[in-house]
Amino acid sequence: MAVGQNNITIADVADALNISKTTVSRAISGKGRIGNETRKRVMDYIEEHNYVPNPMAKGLAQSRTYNICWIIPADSAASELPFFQRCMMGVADVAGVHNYDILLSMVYENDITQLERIISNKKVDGAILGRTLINDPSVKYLKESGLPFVVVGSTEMDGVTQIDNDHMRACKELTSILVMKGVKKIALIGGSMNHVVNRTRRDGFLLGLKEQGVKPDEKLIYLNCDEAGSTERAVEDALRAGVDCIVCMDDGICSNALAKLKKDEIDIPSRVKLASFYNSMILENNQPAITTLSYDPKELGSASCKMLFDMIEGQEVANRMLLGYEVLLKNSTM
Amino acid sequence: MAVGQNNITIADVADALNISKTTVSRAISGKGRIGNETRKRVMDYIEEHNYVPNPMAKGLAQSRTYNICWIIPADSAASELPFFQRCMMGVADVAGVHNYDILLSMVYENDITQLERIISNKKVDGAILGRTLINDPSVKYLKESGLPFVVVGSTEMDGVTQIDNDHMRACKELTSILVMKGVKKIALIGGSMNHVVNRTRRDGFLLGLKEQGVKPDEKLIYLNCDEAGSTERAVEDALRAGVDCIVCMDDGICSNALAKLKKDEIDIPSRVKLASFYNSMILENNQPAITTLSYDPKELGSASCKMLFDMIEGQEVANRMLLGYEVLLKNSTM
DNA sequence: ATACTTTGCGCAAACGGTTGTTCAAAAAGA
DNA sequence: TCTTTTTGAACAACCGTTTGCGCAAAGTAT
Repeated sequence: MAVGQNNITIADVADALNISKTTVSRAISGKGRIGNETRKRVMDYIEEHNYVPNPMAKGLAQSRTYNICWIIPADSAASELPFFQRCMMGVADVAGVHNYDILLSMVYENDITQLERIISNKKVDGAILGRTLINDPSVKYLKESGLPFVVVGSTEMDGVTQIDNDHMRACKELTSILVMKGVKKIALIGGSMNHVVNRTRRDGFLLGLKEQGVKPDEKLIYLNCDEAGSTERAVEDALRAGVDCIVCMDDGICSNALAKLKKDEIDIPSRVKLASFYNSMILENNQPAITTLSYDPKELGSASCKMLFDMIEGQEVANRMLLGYEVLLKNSTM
Repeated sequence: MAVGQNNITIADVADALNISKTTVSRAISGKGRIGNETRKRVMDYIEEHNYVPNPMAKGLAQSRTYNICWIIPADSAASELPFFQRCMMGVADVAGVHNYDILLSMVYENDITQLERIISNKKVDGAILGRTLINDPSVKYLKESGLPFVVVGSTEMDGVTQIDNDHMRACKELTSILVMKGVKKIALIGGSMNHVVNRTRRDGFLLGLKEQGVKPDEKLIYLNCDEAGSTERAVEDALRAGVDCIVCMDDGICSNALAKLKKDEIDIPSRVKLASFYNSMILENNQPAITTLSYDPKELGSASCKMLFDMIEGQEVANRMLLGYEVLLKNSTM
């Protein structure tokens, strides 16, 4: 018989073994008192006839769904970077161990209706938010919902369990290193300030300068470069101002900067050095190799998921957790 | 009160309005006979008190989950390409319209336990398989399960609803164009022959040659180049054999080929022309711009999801559907 | 031998919806 | 006016689990 149409229920098992549904249920769950021999009979039977409990009935009885919600941005820019997919793999691994499945929710920056439906429908026992915005409507909604959840990234809202790589420190360190290497005039090109991570990276950059006693030049900090062409304009402007180093906040921006530099035949690193705060495959094969920070999104995903399960099971969890990073110094800043 | 803890049930609604649960249920579902005025009272009440039916109870009663399964490869190479994320966005859009949610399943090439759990647990009403392998265990399992499903890609197993871009034709056309442009000796570098799409692309390539009356040189067809370094070796070998054009099956391979060519300072297109059978952001900013085929994964996702819903609702669907493509001729083959 | 505790199991009521059947009242037809 | 049909709504069973409570049988202590 087709596996998916296998409609044997707990009552069938009970009847076949001449015992009650209660006993079968207890044999499976391990809760309540039950004799060893009986348990074995039950287990053998369900193994052989591969009975699997109906999750709806189970969920209804226990008010549990055995699903968690993985929330990611629906805007297409986000879907170009492998970050969320890598991160999701970590989430999936851990969820699988707990016999949980992942329900997907795609949210737009100003439209979280899909998330609302999932939550108000009680289709999940907890949620992981893959990216945070300033004043994030998803975070607000999740908080009000009372559901256990953790955010990957940071948020200004308190009482929210957070996990992230230590972007602040990473960016500070890389910036600091660049200055120590002798860079004199440094520009930063960054993405939307509506994304918390971008603010953190900017702050890390500023801290790095401060650490080295360099006064930041506001004019050389180009933010919100998410529209087509804005990165190219920033590069042009920075070069005109005479910078000898450009730092990009992520690989999307870095890729655009690189294209502009190549087009104008500006040599890296002799004319200008180039570094990025995040690495993905986009830049992997570039000549020269690009100095960059490196993170492990999969680890981030699995760690966040572990925290979530701790919360679901009612344990105390740290309200903020920071993971490491690596600084990869390559030819682009030699 | 917190939204997620809103525990008002159909019985509460019924009591408040002094009617039966049956009537409330019918007012909401629209099934069965019910007076206009009563329906309005019910709708107003549930709107105001935002009652939302418990999906588990609903599912249990109707044997429906209001979830579909989106199955993607768990291997990390796949997660680097934005294809699956883009495709998933299309799926999510359509699913949302139907008030369905997406349950994620990540399968390894030889381990589909996670999928098995989801299906045997009856957690979904249907499934979409994002990629097919030769002799795909997921396809086999899905077929046996009796669950409605569609595969994105092709499969040799019959009786399976399939949808894909017309890779065969696309690759044939691009190859044909290249030959018409005067290319004399052409190499193909491709990925794993365990992936159906790669076989299709190879076949399209061969058809293109045939169309132009060119006899293919087996030695210049490098397949299964998925290990590190294999693409580079293929490039080297092809150049030594004197090719004047290299075609890559996807952007991952093309990116590697490009790196190798740059490293060896081989000029494109004067010494060798370069083209790819799939475009992603990886190559977007390259100088020179790369000739490539272009598809719309999001459209593929939404179309596949529409087919699935037709199947779930018991309608007849075509058992094979092919979507279009675009040929983007750029400087790398001028 | 008696009283008390433990063990193993079943009964029946949830959990929150849907749906086939029944039934009175209202509407339509004769 | 009387019969037939239509309409609106309720009853109760059901979907497949879990779980609090009760109870007899077996085990232990006195």
